[in-house]
Amino acid sequence: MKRKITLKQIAKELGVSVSTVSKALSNSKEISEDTTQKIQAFAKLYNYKPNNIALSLKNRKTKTIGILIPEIVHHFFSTVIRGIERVANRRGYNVIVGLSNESFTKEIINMEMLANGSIDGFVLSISKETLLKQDYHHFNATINQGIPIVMFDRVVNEVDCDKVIVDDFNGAVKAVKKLIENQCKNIALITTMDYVSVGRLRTQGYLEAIQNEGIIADSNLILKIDDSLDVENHLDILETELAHFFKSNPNIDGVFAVNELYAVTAMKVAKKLGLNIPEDIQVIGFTDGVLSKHATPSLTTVSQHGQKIGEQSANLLIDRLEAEDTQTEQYFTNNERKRDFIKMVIETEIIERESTK
Amino acid sequence: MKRKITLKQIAKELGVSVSTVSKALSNSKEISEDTTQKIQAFAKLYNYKPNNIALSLKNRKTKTIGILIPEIVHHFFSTVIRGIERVANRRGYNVIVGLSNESFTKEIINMEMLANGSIDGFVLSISKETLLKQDYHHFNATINQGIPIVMFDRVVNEVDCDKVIVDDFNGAVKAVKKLIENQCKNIALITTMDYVSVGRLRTQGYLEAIQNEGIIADSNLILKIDDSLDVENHLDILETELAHFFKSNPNIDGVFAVNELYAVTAMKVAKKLGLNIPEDIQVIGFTDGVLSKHATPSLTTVSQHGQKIGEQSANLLIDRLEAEDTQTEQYFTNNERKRDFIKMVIETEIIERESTK
DNA sequence: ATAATTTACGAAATCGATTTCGTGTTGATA
DNA sequence: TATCAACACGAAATCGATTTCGTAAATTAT
Repeated sequence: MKRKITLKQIAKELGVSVSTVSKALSNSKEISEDTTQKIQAFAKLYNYKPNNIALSLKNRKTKTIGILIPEIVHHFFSTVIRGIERVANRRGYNVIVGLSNESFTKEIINMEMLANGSIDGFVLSISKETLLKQDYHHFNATINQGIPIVMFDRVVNEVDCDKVIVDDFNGAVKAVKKLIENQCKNIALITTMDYVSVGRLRTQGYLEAIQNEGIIADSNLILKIDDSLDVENHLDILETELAHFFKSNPNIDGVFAVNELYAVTAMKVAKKLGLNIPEDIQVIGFTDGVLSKHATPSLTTVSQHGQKIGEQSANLLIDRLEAEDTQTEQYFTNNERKRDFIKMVIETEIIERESTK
Repeated sequence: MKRKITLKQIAKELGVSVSTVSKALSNSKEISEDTTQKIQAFAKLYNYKPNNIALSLKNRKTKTIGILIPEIVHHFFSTVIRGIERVANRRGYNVIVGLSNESFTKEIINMEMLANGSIDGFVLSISKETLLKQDYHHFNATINQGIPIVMFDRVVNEVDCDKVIVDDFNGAVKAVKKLIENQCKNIALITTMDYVSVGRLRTQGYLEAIQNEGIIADSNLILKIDDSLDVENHLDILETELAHFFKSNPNIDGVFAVNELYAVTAMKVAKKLGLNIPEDIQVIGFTDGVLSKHATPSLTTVSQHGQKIGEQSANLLIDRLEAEDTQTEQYFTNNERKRDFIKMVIETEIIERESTK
């Protein structure tokens, strides 16, 4: 087993100083042609690569960005990660991921763990528990330490940072409008409790679209699911609630669900009740994941473009990181040249499939 | 904006030396009670946390493990990551992830990027292209540099390292046996091309189970899909092939598919052809993902326990990393105390749902 | 031939920690 | 009172790089 070779070892082998080796390898013209050649040849032979940790320490930057998300086994989040990784890699960065598991405490622990030098900045989406508690001090503390944050999807006004969100409101409006155009008269909404902002926005979009058509929203047509329990493991509860919902509202001819699981499950339940999709009930979901694509019938859905969200987030973060580089400490402290915080909105798109006419 | 405080700054503020501060913070009894108290109070006040990068450089270990996988938008892989992250976190490690995107080159680039000091070891699954080329020099090179690797799922005998695999062969046998017990007489296999070992093993399991029952395998009942093209985007091709397959083999009454997408799509196509599931055709898939759980009918499948695979992989890696610590360099070079490489097999489990009787 | 520049390199500081070793002061012992 | 150990702390090396500055030797200019 041969450990990686260091500058010092090269220097000793070749009988020169460490500084000479370093300069030769960076093609400094301070070093003679001869010496440079010799050193570079030797370095290539032994496959020398500078130690990243040493570089990080010296440069006071790690060239890695921290991703902090509530959950990784989730189509939307993994597409976002893919987007982040893509531009990060292209721009010479690595990504290190932490999972909060929707827990406030784990979110804090993860942030503190990474904020001690391991990363240059964060791309994150807030955990449900944090949103509930409305305690955002850890984000502000991190930013105050000079570590920039980009929030995506689940964002919050109380923190000053770049944000990338999907246009949940208009996505919902578009979806409901589509149902109305398709002659639905009684459109149901299947949503979550309100504390996660995205759910709230989608609900508002639904209401807006309904009211725009002069229809008065019927609260009986709104089903709120308590997603504080892990829904994946309470499928039967969900199905029971849905069955009850459909039975007590036999007039429903359209369904807008705030995520694809609710939409697909609604279709499943409706079919069991003898309803045909899209003939009797048309369904539109939110989030274009595997389920939407492969359900029977396949689901018309509002695509959030997760990968694009990830790409934009990473670009915003890296732009800011590299802007800081070029700024002198002077500019920096009085915020002169710092670009203002951006809230970037990624437009949604309706992917039409078999669950609508 | 206040940068994180360093030992040096604490030392200056308190009029002591850096070494004193360091020792006081680690409760060295070399330092008097008074001084220790004062320093610790000050450190707490300013929320001092040692800089990870500096520690990594000093200790020559980063306490982070590199994950290298072909694709992240994939249920199986994300459950594995979740498992890795879980034990990594518990044991004080971070994870940094790289995506090979099934590309040989990206795999190498990623490895080299991380192997220069950023990580202590790898947990990885080999890309398809690498498996095709059968070029594994980068893995061996990394291991030779003293960076241990744990491979999972897509592993290869040519590399000496710990491995965690699912029992693909027996999983397939179990599935097919189940179909046979359920009175299926003509069981079809829907599989991929053979170069990814897991596909091959599942195919072999199918053949084994069939032959054990004295049935002679009918090659007409085996459909091989070319998955070199991204299947997600060629759903229609897949469906056409499946429709043709079912039509030319009307005797099929059972289907075993090597992944859940094929299984679900097979169900979809069969239903379109007027066949009922499970009455006319029973279906079992491999990989217990969202699709299996939420398809209609829900899919009976062979669960691979991705999270467990991740947990075991991480444990194997960290065990080895920490074993190296305690060993003297002497032992180390002649391999005396090093534990042999382990190939750990995670048993599969059949999750029965609606697609079988 | 002397002064002024280049040229080509090395020494040392630095990034932020830990750790070994050395040393001045105090108190106990002979 | 001389000796010695214990105590409390600091200086310096180290991890692996980069970079500034200093300086002999070689070259050019005067």
